[in-house]
Amino acid sequence: MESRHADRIADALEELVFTGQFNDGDRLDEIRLAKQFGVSRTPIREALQRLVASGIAEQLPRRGVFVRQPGPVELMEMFETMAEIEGVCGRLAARRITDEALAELEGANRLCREAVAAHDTDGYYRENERFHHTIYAQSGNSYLANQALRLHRRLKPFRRLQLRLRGRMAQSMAEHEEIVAALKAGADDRAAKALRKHVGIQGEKFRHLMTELRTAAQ
Amino acid sequence: MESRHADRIADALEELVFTGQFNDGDRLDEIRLAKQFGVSRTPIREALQRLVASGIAEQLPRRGVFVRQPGPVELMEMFETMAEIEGVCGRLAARRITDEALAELEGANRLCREAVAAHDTDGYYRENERFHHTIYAQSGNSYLANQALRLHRRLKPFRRLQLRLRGRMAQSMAEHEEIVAALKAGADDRAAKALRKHVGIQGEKFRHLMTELRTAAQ
DNA sequence: AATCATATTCTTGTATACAATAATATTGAC
DNA sequence: GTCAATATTATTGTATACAAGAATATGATT
Repeated sequence: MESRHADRIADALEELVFTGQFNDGDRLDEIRLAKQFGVSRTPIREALQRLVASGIAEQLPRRGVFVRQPGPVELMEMFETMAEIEGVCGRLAARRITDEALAELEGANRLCREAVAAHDTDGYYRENERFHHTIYAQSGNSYLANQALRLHRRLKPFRRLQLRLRGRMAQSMAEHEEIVAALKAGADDRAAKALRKHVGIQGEKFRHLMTELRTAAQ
Repeated sequence: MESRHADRIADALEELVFTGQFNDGDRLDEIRLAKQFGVSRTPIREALQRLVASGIAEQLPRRGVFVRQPGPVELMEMFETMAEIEGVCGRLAARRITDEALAELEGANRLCREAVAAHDTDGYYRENERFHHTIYAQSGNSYLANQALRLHRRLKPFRRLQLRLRGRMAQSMAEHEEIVAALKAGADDRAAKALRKHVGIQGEKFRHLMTELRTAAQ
């Protein structure tokens, strides 16, 4: 448990924004939130500061704090950045990965396949996450790994949508195999390319989903 | 001018940390800083929150906020990450760069050369910065460009040291030429490689400098 | 003298009070 | 009825007050 109310509230607010409880441009009213969380404005303000710092909200001086949901363009930019950063992690990991980590990747892939067979999306999601996080860590660069983790976490709610597309999980698995093969071979450019493509497809699928929703709304 | 004291103080503290006025592990005493800046603890606390969020300081609950200067290992990790991210920007920029931006890069390079000839390190530094920032922007991905800018800014005080090495500026110029050539040709992998190498060398030079200082201290 | 338990002081985290500015409502002129 | 100027209200930003926990000092015991 967290010792400071401000942290707990920041996490809660972050979750609320990520799960779409707030719309873009909504004002985060200090007094209302204070009542809602049963605290004074002080910890609320600290929490809001944290949201602003992480780009989830925007602060207009003397006007207030407003949630900032990424639009379609920014989302695609974030997916593209994720693809490139994962590619970088792959490149470095190909040169530095340990045998234990390779075994872990293969283990995660095996559990992923089982989850696909069992239609266990949560299980698939969990092991897929382990797969990617392992590659970040194996970049041997903890600063880079942290940046990758941050963005991965930020994109989490959007990635989930895209994974539900028919046939996507099976296709994704094949890409995972290629990634492991490249890492095993120590082929850095190949690993980078495979990861860029893998995550790039996620972005493509997501864009497809967005345009579909858009036309459906008309 | 900034309307909130907290922002002004955060900028000031950031500058103090970046210029080495604080050592790693130093506690940022709220009361002392409040007296120093002539304000109450409230804006100081907000400023400290900002430092913590940007990774310049660390917060231990109920213990205080402590400055976190990157050690040699983390610095090398940051340089490596910068090299890879610039490579990514280069790859994307090669596919998207405008003629105007290419002209601007060549202009920056010309001014750089003149600055080298005139031993004008500040001028060189300014144009070098413009060169890199232009490439970030030309990635056509403002999210990525922002991430690149953040890290570039964080590494600024350390990059400056390395640029003073004899012959480094001339070598750096040659690398800039190759980067522009690759971008002009629209060769994405070549541009990525050139930028990775260019910034990678900065890291190498910096490490060299660190070990030199280390042995000199003994 | 060294060590553990207790008491004291100091600092953080939160609540409240106040000042300054922005948003809103009210009034008056046309 | 519409617009502008002023008055009112509401909200942010800062200062201060207070509560809880951590660090330090004090003292008792061996």
